[in-house]
Amino acid sequence: MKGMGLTRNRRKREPEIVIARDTDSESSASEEEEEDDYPLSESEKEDEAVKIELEKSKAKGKAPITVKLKKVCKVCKQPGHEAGFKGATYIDCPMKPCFLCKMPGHTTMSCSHRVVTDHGILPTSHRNTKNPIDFVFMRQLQPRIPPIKPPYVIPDQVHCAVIRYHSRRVTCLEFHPTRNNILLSGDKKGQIGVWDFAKVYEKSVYGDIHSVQVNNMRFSPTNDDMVYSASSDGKVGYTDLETGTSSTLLNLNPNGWQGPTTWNMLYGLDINSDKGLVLAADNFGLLHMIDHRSNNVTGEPILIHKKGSKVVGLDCNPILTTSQDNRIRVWDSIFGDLDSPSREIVHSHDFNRHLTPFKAEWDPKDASESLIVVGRYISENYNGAALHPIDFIDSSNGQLVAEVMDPNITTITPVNKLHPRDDVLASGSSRSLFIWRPEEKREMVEEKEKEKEKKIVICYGDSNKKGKKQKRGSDDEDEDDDMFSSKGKNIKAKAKTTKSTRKTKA
DNA sequence: AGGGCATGCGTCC
DNA sequence: TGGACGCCCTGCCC
Repeated sequence: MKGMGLTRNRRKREPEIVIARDTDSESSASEEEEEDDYPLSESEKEDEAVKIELEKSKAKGKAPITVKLKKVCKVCKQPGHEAGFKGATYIDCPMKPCFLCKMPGHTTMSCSHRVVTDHGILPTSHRNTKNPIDFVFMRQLQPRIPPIKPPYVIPDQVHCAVIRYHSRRVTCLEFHPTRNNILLSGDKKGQIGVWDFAKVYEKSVYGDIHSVQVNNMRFSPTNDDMVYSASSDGKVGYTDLETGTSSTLLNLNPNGWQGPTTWNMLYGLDINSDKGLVLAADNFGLLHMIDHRSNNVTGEPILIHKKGSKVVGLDCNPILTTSQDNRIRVWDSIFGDLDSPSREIVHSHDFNRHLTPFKAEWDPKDASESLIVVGRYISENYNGAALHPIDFIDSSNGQLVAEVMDPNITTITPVNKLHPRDDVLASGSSRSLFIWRPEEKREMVEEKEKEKEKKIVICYGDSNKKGKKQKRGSDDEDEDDDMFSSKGKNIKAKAKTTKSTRKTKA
């Protein structure tokens, strides 16, 4: 074939599209192997980004038309190199600062923070900075904090999942305060899901609570069936999970949409039981308070942030922040001042407009306040698959304790929550929810239940339209996704899923 | 099966 | 100070 002949001796980074004319000419092949040496001048770079060449023999009206596409880097638009996936490994653009630590002079590939089992830690420059030992020691002075860190138990095996449960991506998760198997999930559309992951098929999604994304949810301290939710629609909702009926306790946009400069959004939400307050923070830096007994707004909003700036998260406990500059910061509310963090950990959790923002979370079971769970943005090549693990980090030294992933979860998992009592991790990835357990525990549970077939139960959500759902369902029977269908394929699902990897730091 | 699109935020002028 | 612009590893729908 002529086209092959033409391209064979060409520089690899310059692919050609050869449109073969309906002719038999062989004459031009040898004439193709000259010109185009790097580096090109600036103007040449531009001119040659796409170059269409007609062969000399075109005059005869028979030759192929050769369209040469000069490859340029999709990041910096310069020729000579390319950024993007090579297989499952992403090659950075060398013209940009490191994608991970944001410092110039190297790429992510060679970044010292990239070392898989040691993401590295940067002490902040503030005088308050302690070395890790000091930090742990200081923490130990606090009597309620046990002096010895418990061994970490990492839930690293997918136990069950609901796939495409929500109709939009998951934005927040919350475990029920007393019923161990109930997980709440909020989504981009403003809906709240209630899922009993012990009976995987028991799930419901309430749709009329918020009009846009749910940012945070908290259970009422006095009534387990009631949940507070803060949303970008500027409302605090109060929902009865048994019935799905909801009331609005606070509405910051009583006059509706007046443009983006006035629209209020509520992000952070937490409950201060001591003071009996529900606290919600908005995109203009104000903290709003609701008396949780009367459910009435109390007091005037307080400015807690730079005026006009968004408060993204709110926690009454040590304030842990997940920033868009790829740093997790630990703020020592006991010994440190709040002007600068006491720990800073470089970790890949870049902001991306299409993703729910990453949020690092403490393990609520770890009273020493060391274990952090956070999803990773950047992918790693795991046996040829580009996967985005969920990282467990020891905040006292910045070390990666474990990275958890499953070959079937190829999407990024920005939302993660550890169970307050059990060794269970819940994650929200795109529209799906996953429950992870440690392998040992899973085996125990399984032995007890003597259900050999149902190692992992995964089912579909109800959010798709009927037609779509059926179509999807049939796709899934044929394709790689078939671990996601719940009946008859569980053995295969198990075989695949037990390939899950965990790397644990000694 | 790949093109297109949704749509937040920092930056720059 | 505000509007326009553009974005490095998306996800999924058509």
